[in-house]
Amino acid sequence: MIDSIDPAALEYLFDTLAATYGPQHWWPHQDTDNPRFEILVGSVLTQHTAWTNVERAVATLLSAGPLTAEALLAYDDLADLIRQAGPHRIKAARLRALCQWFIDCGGFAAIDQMSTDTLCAELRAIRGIGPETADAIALYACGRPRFVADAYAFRIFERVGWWQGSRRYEGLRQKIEHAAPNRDAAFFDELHALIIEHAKTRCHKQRPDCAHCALAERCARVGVRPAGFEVV
DNA sequence: ACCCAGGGTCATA
DNA sequence: TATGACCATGGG
Repeated sequence: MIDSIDPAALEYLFDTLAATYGPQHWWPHQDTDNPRFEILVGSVLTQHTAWTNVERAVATLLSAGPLTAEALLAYDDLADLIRQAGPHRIKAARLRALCQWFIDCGGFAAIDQMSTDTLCAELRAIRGIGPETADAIALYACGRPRFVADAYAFRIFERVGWWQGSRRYEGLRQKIEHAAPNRDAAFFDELHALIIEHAKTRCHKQRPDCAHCALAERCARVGVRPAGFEVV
């Protein structure tokens, strides 16, 4: 039982999941002309939405025209173009705010000059961009070493018994990053992708497949598993 | 007929 | 600080 997340624990987690699932090739994108900007768009569209629906919405956007901040701002029916991505009216407003910020601050040329903390603070100041979306953009569109503390991460770290208490975003993010002092963006990239893959394939919300879990060896859940979760 | 999905905002207490 | 309602489409 590991009661705190130290570098050794995090390395175990990463190595075990990497050996189990292999390279994840994130962040997936469709647009070969503007892949970095597609990540900004995808980061907003994927909020509380299945990725397959995000792919449909991005495909619709690509069929309508180039995927640029200027083009998205020019649509008067932007919400209709992203209908397949869940709450489309809200997301259309969020995308517009993001596009306006992107243009005003000077695009990637200017963004790439910002410190990571400044970049994330600016992103969070945008209506509809919270801490997780900001970190996803910082990591996957800008190559910054940030841990994306999403709902899957909380679920897994809570289940194995390495995290307890409040689900405050900054709490888990800083805990993980303190346990990875010398890691680069490539590490956090793969770590986040592996966590999602593990949550989807084994550590389900309602009925986790503990019998085939690569982390069972160091999981606090094993041995105190409630009825219905017995190892076969 | 539910529950969930690569969240965030706002109103309550 | 911490819940709950809301957004809204598509898959299991």
